[in-house]
Amino acid sequence: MVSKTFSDHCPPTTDHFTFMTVRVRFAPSPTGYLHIGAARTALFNFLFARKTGGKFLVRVEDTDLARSTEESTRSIFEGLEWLGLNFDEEPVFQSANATAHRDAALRLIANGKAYRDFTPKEEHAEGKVKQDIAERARRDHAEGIDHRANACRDLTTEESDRRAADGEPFAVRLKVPVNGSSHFEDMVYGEQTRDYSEIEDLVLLRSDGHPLYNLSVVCDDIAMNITHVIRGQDHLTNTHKQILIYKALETNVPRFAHLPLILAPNKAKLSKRKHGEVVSLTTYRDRGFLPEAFVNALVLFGWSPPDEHEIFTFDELIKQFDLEHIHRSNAVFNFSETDARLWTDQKAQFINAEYVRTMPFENLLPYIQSELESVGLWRDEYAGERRAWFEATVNLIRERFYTLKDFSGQGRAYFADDFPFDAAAVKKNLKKDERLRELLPALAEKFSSLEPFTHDATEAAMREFCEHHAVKVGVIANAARTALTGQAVGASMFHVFESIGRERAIKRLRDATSLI
RNA sequence: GGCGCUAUGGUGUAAUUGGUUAACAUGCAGCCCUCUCAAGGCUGAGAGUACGGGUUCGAUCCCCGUUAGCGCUACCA
Repeated sequence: MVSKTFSDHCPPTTDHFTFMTVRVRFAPSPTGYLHIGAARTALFNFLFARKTGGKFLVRVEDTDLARSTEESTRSIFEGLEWLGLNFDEEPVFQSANATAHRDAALRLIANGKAYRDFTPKEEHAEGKVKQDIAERARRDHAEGIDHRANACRDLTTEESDRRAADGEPFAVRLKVPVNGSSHFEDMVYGEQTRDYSEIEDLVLLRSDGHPLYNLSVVCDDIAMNITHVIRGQDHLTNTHKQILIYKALETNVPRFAHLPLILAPNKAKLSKRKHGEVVSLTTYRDRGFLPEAFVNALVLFGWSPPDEHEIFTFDELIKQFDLEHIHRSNAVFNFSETDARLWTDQKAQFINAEYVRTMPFENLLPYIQSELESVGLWRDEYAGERRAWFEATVNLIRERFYTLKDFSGQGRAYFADDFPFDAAAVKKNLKKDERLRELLPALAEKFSSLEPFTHDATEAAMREFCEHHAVKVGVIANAARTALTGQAVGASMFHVFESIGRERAIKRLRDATSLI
């Protein structure tokens, strides 16, 4: 009896896949940009593969012809590349396997595990599908109708074959056992049970011949030899249906690990329509996040390390990562749509800043280079004869930066002679004291003969200068900061002098008088 | 409506699986440092663990109920 084998299925801790090389996949559907939730799923799969010495694969689930776009596919691959999640084999495009999926469904009819359903397709109004389903379920329940009752299930083979041969359209449905229940051990959520009475005979093939999601996933996972399915928790209850298909196909069932979801601040599902660009991975790249930092931030949603360290390199992460410490409750991505400072999760911002200011210079250099290149400020000598200066300057300014964008924004005055003056800074530091009109050029004059032009030398010279003119060091330092960088805030002025250099410092001190 | 999953400061997460003044990070406030702003150091506010019942000498942890959120319930993925 088929139902008996189903009911008895309960995977032991060590199963068929335990001794095989781990093979996991990331299976996005290309219907938009790469969502941060999907990115995290990809990351967890990747980490698990690297951790276990297994393979990380990608399968593009492009079976929804209407919604899938090439542009989306491209952005998904770009996103994976940006994050550094390199896959091990050629990506699989699910649409290419439709024939195999259809054949599998037909095979199931042949051996009696599935049947043709000649009932005409139910049409659902656009956008009302969820409502329709809930309503139908409610109505059936109220009227005592068994939603599983389907006259076609018990059609004789002869009649079924005849009607099919006559050209009558049919969908293919899996025969779900009438009695018993489905069980599996989720690696995150633990023992899962679902009564077969809760599962309708699911459609494998549409009447137009197109295979449906559950069939396609299972077939492809079998074809790709997937050992562990790591995906969002929204598939937790679907898993029972998929296991039914595995059993019908008489293949081994992989292990499952479902991940908690990442929610919006109001605990609603994170969606582009409602939440905009915060959910798109490309936003983070475009706003100056370091992929290493974003990975670090992302991994903390739904997983936590055994110890309390939260900042780690990719290699440390691979070493530390495990399925055991994945959380079961959904996480909320904390941001505000009204406060620009809180445009995205604050902790993610902190982690990015932490990386910007502490990452080894050599690792950061390529990112800064491409940032400066994007605004036309990169010069090859920064990697050559002026490398020491460049490194010292970067180390000086990155201390108070949050993103890569700051190198071309706040940091512009270090790499360009044309830079904007912050109006508030000019008002506060330059216009405040009339004497600066004479003092700034005087300081420039003093600097012109100063040798060497270093942090210590400029400090000594300036302190002496201030004493001589009976003016507070702070007044001159702040005025100089605005004159040299256009800003009210920044690094210690003596370091700034040294970095900007004598020529540029003198010129900027003199030019600033026009602003006073 | 049915079924399933989840519930610890604002947010992300800990709590050796029943014994802690409920911990860490972020964010917030203050102080120190100081030429500004960060960083850093120090201090502080912020949860009695969704709510209500049990079990127990003792529950964040186990059980039941309620509530809320999420998911599934499709010839979507």
